[in-house]
Amino acid sequence: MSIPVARVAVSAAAFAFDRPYSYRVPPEMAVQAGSRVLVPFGRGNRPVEGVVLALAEEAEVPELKTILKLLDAEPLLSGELLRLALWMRNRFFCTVYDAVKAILPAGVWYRVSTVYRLAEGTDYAAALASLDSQTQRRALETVHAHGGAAELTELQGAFGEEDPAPALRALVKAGILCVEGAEKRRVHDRETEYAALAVPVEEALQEAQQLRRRAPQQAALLDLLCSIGRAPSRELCDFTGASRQSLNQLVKKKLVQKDSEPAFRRPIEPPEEIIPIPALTSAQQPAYEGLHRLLGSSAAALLFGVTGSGKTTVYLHLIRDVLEEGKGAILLVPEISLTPQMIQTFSAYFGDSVAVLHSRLSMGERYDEWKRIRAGKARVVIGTRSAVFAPVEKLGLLILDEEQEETYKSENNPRYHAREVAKFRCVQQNALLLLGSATPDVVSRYHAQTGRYKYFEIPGRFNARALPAVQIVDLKRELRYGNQGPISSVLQSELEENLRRGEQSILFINRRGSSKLVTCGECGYVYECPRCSVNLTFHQSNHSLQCHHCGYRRRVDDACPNCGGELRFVGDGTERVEEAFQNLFPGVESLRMDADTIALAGSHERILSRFETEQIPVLIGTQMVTKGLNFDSVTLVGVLLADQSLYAGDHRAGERTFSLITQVVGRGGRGEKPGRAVIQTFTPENQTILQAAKQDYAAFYESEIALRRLHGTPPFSEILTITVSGASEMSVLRCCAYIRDYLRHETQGAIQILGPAPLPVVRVNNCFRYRVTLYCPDPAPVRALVSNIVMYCNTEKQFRDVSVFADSDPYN
DNA sequence: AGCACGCCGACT
DNA sequence: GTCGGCGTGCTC
Repeated sequence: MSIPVARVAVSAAAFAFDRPYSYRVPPEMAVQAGSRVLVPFGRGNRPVEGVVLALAEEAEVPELKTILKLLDAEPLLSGELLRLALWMRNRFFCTVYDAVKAILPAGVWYRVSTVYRLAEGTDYAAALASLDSQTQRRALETVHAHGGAAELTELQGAFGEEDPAPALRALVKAGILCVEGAEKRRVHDRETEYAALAVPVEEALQEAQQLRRRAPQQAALLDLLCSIGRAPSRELCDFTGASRQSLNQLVKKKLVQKDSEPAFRRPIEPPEEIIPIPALTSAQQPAYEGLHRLLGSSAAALLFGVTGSGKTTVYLHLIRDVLEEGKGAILLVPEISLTPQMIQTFSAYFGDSVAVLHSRLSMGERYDEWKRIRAGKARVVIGTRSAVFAPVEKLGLLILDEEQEETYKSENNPRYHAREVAKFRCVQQNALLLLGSATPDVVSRYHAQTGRYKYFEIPGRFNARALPAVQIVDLKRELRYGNQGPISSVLQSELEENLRRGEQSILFINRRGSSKLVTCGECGYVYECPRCSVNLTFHQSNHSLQCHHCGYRRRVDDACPNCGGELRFVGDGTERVEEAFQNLFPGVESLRMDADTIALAGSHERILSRFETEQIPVLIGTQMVTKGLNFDSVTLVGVLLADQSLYAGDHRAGERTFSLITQVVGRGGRGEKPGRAVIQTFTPENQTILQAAKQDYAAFYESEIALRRLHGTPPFSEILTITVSGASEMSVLRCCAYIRDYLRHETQGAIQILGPAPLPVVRVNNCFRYRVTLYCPDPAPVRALVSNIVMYCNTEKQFRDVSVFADSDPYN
């Protein structure tokens, strides 16, 4: 005898036991694949969220449990996105639910809690009297005090230190209480209330006449409704000055009827007017035409074009084409804060059909943009990494702008790369995947060369300007001449020149962030994090010492805790450079962009706009200054330390250095005046730096791909890592060794296996982290092995004090 | 992860 | 003789 069952992926499953679980579907429940359900899970049958993967007929078995509740009347996930979640599990070593959580916006999630309720037919007084156990009576009393049903958290609160769970279990067993799952939505659907006349206009006008004396507000409302028909209640009241009560009176009199429509919280202002998209230049035309021919064919293409060559214009034309076909498009950008103008222009071109998705939106805005996309109201999606999951039903085009950017890789579970997800979706939906860049990922460029991707380029610079004049400064020589400061003599004289001409300059520090250490001037003591293997950094904003890895925070002592000596505050980035600048150019105004000043200004856009409007001579900053900056008057860019060795130990070192320097150098001289750049380095003969100075991507690619071939790094292999962490360094290393030996044995030396090696920061939050790295020329079979070993190590009791996860092509 | 079941030591 | 400690194994 077979019965209808649902195959469910549950939220409570860890990777080691993540598989579809079968649940009986209650007869009257309209369960569909892609809907979420509440199911009992585990020995304790605690209610957990699950998503229905498929419906099936299965043999009746006694162990089968039944779905408790259907959470979504309409499926939240389409078949395509459901398949994506399943694929992500294998590809990125996460649970199906981890994938589903990434795919859906946070606003749809429920807070699931366990509720204990007085069982049907239980007489409270009699039940209480029948109990001997003190704790059970207390639990029962608490449930009663909460109106006959209490959440587990409420009971735990009432019990304080003591655990109410055993008593509750006993009460359930005795049939006095029953357990239920309760769920609360984090974000609610918003609606706008509308009012309209419920009677013919003539009748309403007559009524208005009669009401004019006694109820002028109601009369005014009726008059307005007679002339405009249906309108949002709120606007009616605002416009006439009438109160809600007046409107309700009219509803009561059956003169007016109300209804409501879904409303959307919008993160962007709707555009004032739609403007036509700019025409293609003759340089852009061929690339556009080639790409246009690929639409509808599930191809992947790389579009190469230097900054300012007008890739965006090509995107716009392709998106328009896709919209005309009745399909939708997704445009991914590395960081939303760098592209506010881009969003503005897109919404000016495409109006309301533009939706924006990124992490800075409120949960409600994000959810509502997601709903607009799902309903087909918005068919152009612009967003960061997670927007790759936007529920565009008929996807025609998916663009990754600046596809080499690291922000496209998630470093948290699920550890996906937006490019890989995009590939999968495009194949599923016959959509064109377009990777755009001025400095493409070497792997992408290689695929373009071998024909796996189609290749297009936009020749030349948009405004046909000459490249900035670049000088490379040897810092070793500078040192020999006694200059230890961050600003070389060449850069100094160039700065002087710019100040004299009244033009702006940027000093760029090749680092991610910048921080300030606190150290003792006498004994050299440095504050360290007690839980991580890093130094604490000083934060001006709250005058405290903080750990960047675990968030540990403490105040600064008045004197060195070790020797009582005087403490010194050593800025190791922007601050030190600013100091040096101030010494060289006393009294000249400069603007610093780092964590501290951004916190002070509120956002980094504010600093940039100050730089522009107040024409401050010099901007000093890290990575952040390199992007989204388009200032015509910046004619000098200084790269203070361009050495590739800053990223040593990683096959991406060259790529990062090239991309960064190219971007920085490309900043200068985009306006009327020509630009100059000064690159300071200890390795002036380094090929990557020389190639970046010349903005010569082709040359960089040729030498880089030769190096990759030699080392067998991507694209000649795929890198998989297995990271082990735990409080005991011994156990972590033992587990790593086991994994390495297992994989060596299983692959019979077919792949290169490295490690265990410590992560750049080996200890975080008292956990040691080591990893084993695999270079896989043919990754598919290895993935299965990796998946296996991760599951094994997470279940095997000899490894119970460590946790293990795998990552495909990690960025750090 | 989270929960129940089970097998040992300290208590009424 | 029972309550509860944590070690062990399973999750439809």
